[in-house]
Amino acid sequence: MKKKIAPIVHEPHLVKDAVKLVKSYPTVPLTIDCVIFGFEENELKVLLIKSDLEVYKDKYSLLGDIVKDNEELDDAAYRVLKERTGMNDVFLDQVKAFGHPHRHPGGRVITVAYCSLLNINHHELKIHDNELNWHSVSALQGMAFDHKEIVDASYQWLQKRIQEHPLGFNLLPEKFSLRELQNLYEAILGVRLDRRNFRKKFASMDLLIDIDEMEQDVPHRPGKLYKFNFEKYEKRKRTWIGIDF
Amino acid sequence: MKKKIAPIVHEPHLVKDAVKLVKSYPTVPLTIDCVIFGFEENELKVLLIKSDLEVYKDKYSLLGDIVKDNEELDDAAYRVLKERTGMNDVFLDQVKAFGHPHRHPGGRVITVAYCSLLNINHHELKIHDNELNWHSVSALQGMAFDHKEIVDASYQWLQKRIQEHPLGFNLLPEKFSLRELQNLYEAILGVRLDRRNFRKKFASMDLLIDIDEMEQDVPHRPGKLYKFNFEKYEKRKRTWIGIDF
DNA sequence: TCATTAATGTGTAAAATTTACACATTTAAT
DNA sequence: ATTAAATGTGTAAATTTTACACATTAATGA
Repeated sequence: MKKKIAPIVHEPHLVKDAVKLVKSYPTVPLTIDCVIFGFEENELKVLLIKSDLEVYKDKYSLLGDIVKDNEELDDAAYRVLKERTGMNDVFLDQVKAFGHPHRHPGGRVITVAYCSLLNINHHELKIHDNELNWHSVSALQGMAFDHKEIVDASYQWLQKRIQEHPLGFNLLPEKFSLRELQNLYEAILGVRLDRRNFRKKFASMDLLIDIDEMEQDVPHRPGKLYKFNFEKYEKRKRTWIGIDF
Repeated sequence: MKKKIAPIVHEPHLVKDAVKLVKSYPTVPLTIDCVIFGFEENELKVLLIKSDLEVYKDKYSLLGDIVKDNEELDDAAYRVLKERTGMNDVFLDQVKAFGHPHRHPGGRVITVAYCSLLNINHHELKIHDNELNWHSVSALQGMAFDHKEIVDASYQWLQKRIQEHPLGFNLLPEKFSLRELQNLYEAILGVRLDRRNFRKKFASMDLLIDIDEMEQDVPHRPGKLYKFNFEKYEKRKRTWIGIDF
């Protein structure tokens, strides 16, 4: 009968008390910041507020807040969005975490940036303090913290994303003309697009619902109005490849 | 002479002491987790370690650590990478922040996931405790925390990214054959690619340096070896459009 | 009401890109 | 010397993308 020889192993040191372990970790304040984009007068806009920090007096700031205990990051962003715009069912997606140790003058604060897209006309700004207002993305200046950097990153994120998924519809009213849609893409991508090719592209996607209505009160021949088929897109999302302009 | 009438304004309440403000914020433990990908035996692998938490006994965990005071998020990820693999100059990019309140059994811990790409043969695993080892991405199971979710998100991120930028080279040895390169892309994207078209695509990118050497010790006709022209790519990066397979 | 203005709506040909596909060649192994 | 297993290479067809012009429509204002 053969004797078993115990193999030499490093017996791993197992941590029994996970709670104690986590309590030993250093902690940092955590916030979210919403880069809320809107589209108005053929320009991409972002919703900003005057900073309430004296060191950033008269500088503009993103809408953000601390993440509460036991609150999901996404939920925190959604909460801020709703508090500020009163809107539900808004497009929201995480962009990036920003954690430079000195990004906040009050000490280290980590923030997770979210990109949100909404139709400017659909919402009513809930709080009119601190000059909550829309600003052209193309001419931002005087921003507090690293918020310019965050907006830039979010804008780039959007430019890329909008070429892969038809996110643009979130920025438009329910009913829109193809011209409005094209203006939107041109504004966001910063390019001019050929009208016929643009229409062809969207026609081939087959995600527009012809509602058989025309534009009203335009000083020229009115265009047809469409709705975006969100339902159909949701179904196809899993196999979606891209748009590309 | 007209009297100026003072407009009614909400005099904003300015916070003078930013430090005090931040001190009033709730704080959470913050970690980074590295999803370190490698390529071996025509498979995409990820570097994992056995969890040292008893509740996750025999489960696998990503390589992570707390973010130190005054440490950049990127630096923390890079530090872990270096500690574990001994490697410098490794591709590293942030993927996403994960913050589910119950993702860690010891209490709330936020983690920022990083994706790293390296050449398995170039590094030596520094710490051989806890079964630090490479695992096939296609057959992961038994993972601690939400690390499966993090790996999945990082893998999807990689699949997308590798079609836009030639990141794959980070996973290969300095000298490689076109067959190896194709195997890499096929493994990551999970598709079969046409050899001639694949070569044409890379030839047209003009980023491969023909070093005029042949494969050694292969049991068949040896292929030519190439280097990736990182320098040229870096220069072109700003205007880079995409690859697409 | 008529002319003007400023847009909408529409198709096709050329160019560019992507795809599909087969055979001679080279080396190692037997 | 033969076999096995891979490399290396070009072209034609299909698809996609691009460039481009004119008739139509409604509002406006003379």
